Order: sequence, then C-alpha cells, then structure tokens
Amino acid sequence: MPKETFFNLPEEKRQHFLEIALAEFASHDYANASISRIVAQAGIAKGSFYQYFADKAELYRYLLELGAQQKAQFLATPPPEADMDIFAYLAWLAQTGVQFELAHPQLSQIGYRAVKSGDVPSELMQQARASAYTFFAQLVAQGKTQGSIDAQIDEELAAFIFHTIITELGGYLLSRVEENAADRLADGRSFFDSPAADLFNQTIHILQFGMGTR
Amino acid sequence: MPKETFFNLPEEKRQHFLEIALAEFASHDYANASISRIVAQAGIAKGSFYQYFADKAELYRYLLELGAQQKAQFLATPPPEADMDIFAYLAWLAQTGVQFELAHPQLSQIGYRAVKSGDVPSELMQQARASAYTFFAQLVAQGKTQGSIDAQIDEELAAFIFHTIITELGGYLLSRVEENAADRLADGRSFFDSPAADLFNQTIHILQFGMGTR
DNA sequence: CAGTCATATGACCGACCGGTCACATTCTAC
DNA sequence: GTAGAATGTGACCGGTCGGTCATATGACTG
Repeated sequence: MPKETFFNLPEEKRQHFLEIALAEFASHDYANASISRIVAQAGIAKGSFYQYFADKAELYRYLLELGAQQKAQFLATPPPEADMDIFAYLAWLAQTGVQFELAHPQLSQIGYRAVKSGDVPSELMQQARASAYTFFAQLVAQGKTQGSIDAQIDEELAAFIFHTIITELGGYLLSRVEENAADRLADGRSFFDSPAADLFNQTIHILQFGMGTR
Repeated sequence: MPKETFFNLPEEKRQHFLEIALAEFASHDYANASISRIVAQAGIAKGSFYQYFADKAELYRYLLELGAQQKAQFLATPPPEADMDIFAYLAWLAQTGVQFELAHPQLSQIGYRAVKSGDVPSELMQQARASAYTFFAQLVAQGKTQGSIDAQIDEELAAFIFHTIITELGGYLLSRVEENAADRLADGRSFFDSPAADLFNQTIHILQFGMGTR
C-alpha cells in the first residue's frame, strides 16, 4: 500500500502520476520499468516518489491491485443471467474480457505480463493465478451438474483449457481484425459486429463440440 | 553468427561456455541475462567474450538458433506414420514436444520466453511465430481434406487453438504431476505411463469432440 | 632468434539503475 | 507574526550493466 502522503496528494496530481506509472509498467517488464523515467515524466522529484511508495515493488503491486479491482468491477456490473448455459456464460465472459482489454489496454498488458512471465514470482501472483484456475474449475463443476459438460471430463484440465484459450483469445482476435484503434475504443460493441464476432462464437463452439466431423 | 574465433576454441571449452550461457538465458529474460555473470561463471575474461560474439544479441540469437535446430531434429527423427489421422498426429506432436521439454528444459525455457514476451521483437521471432502458425494451419487444412476436421471450421482459428494449447499443455501437465525430476529425465516414457498420459489423451479428445454432453 | 599474428585479459568507460539524505519550501495552528 | 510538522527536491551513493582497449601471452613462421 502506498504511504498516506500519496493519498494526501491532490486528486489530479495523483491520477496523472498513476497514468504515467501505468504506461511505464505496461510498456516495460518489471525489471526494465524505470522509476527514474516515471518521475521525470511525471515532473516530480525522485525523492518525492519515495515519500509516496516504499519502493518499486510497492508501486507495482499497487498498480496490479488497481487493475484487478477495475477488472472485477467491469465483469460484475452487468451480471449475466443466473441460469445461463455454461458455454453461453463462457462466451459472455470472454466477450466481456475482451471489451475490458479494449477499454483498458495498459491494465490488461501489465496483468498479462504479471501472469505470464515469472518476473515477479511474488506470492501475490501465484495466488491470483490459482484463484483464476479455481474460478474456471468451479465453472466446469457447475457445468457438469447442469448437465452441459460431460461428466467424464477432468475438471482441472478443462479449467486449464478454458483459462488458456480465454486469456490468449483476445490478443489473437485483435491481431486478426485490423480495425481502427480509435473506432474500437470509441465503442466496444463495434468490435463484436465485426468478423471477430463469428470467430468468437466458433471458438466457444469448438470447446463445446470439438473440431472433428460428427 | 559467432565470430570465427569462437569456432576455433577447443570443443570442450566451447561446449562449457554454451552450457553456462544457456543456463543464464534460461533463468533470466533477455534484459536481465548478464554477460558479466556468464563470463565470470565460465572462467573467461569479458574481453574474450567479445572476441567470440559481436554483442549480447548475437549470443542470444545463436542460442535460439541452436535450440530451434535441436527441436526440429528431435521432431524429425521418428517420423510419424504417413497417413495418420490428424488428431492422432496432433497427439504424437504434443507428446513428442513434451518429451523435448523434458530432455532440454533450458532450451525450451528460452524458446518459450522468446515467443511469449515481446522482449526481443526481432524479425527472427516474428518469423518463427508466423511459421509455427502456418504449420498448424496446414495441418488443419490437411485434416479437412482427410475429412477428420469439420470443413466449416476457420483454419486460422483452429491453428491458433492448436498452437496455444500445445504450447501451454506441457508446462501445465508438468505442474500437475509431481514426479521426481531425475526419474523424468532418465526416461521420457515414464512420464507417459503416469497419470499425465490420460490428461494428454483427454485434451486431444476435447479438441476433437468438445466438452459438451452429446 | 626475431617477427607476426591470433588470442586472452581485466581495468576501465559511460550510462543507467533503485534508493537515500541533507536541505529547502510550503502548510497549519496558535 | 512564528514554531513546527509535512512535503518537495535533486545531488549523490553503491552497484550493475554492455562494451572497449591497451597490453600480455604464446604459437607458428622464416
């Protein structure tokens, strides 16, 4: 947690600093993100930074936490229908996740990096990854009781597949559809009216029914 | 390519150096891998290193190239049956890939890091990634003509899914089965006599038939 | 032997890093 | 006003980095 001094800062200055710090950690991994660059760009003295944060790691943890909060909030706001089919829910989840990526590309970047690389093997990240797996495992268990997922499927394995595909799908789809970035940010929905929407549904369809001929 | 001086080195010394360099790049990402540490550990002077390689990037590229060669050779040696079913071939591919990971964990680590993180966005890596995608896309096309893959499936999307799952599956399975590392290295087959073998088949089965109830 | 050439060496360079600290400035309360 | 606390500042520290270079070593030539 940042020091009290940081929260005593004028809202505007604090936000400005956070934006710059976020950009730095989004465009460099932990080791290469530079406090010196951040303070230079934010127009504050290096000493001041250390009156806000104990060290580099604290700033990093704080940014991750902010990102997790924002994403959780994003995924919670329009709660999906209660007794949705599990694959429909999965589709909704993936779709909303991509919308979050579009709305907050930097937050997504830093989160992705944190989960992917063992750069910062803090207990925090292991915990985050584990909870993501648990979440998907519960989803699969629920799908089984619903009867929409084959009871013979290994739950953890299915959770791994869901997690992996959903995590990577957004980046892949974005790399495939060359839409104007400004357009995308202007309205998340436009992305799903594009050819990408079909690819989305196809991915879920594959997880549900496979690629094999039937 | 290393300088000629490097290849004039006694075989033993060159191998020793490569082992140490490999360990360094396997345990640190590109930015944090240290030439100073490598030369200290290898017992050579820093200046000597720069008589072998033009710079850090050249060593890195060389290690990647060596790794790619070894993996290609590994995957080529026991060529699978010619007219294998596409999913059977996929299973063989994933299995053999994991065996390679077990046999050369450091090479796998450095390759994985290179593909995953945008750390070194050299044209070399983009090319490697693209060719991997192309490979899987061709596999899917072949599966379609074979009749084992649904003709309506988007080929590139299927390639993405294959590539993603296969890339991540090894690490996941290894994290699930807590086998003695020495045992694993001693005999690659033992891994597939373990519970992991079932998870393997299940993964391929899911890609072929999906998780949904039928 | 001398001359030459490939190779080995490690002190050294400039750059950058995260983090500190003595001091300057500003704010608050009396 | 003025005392004192809170906050801001940037030169500075020790350390590490990738990379250089003058010099030493030793092997091969004639």
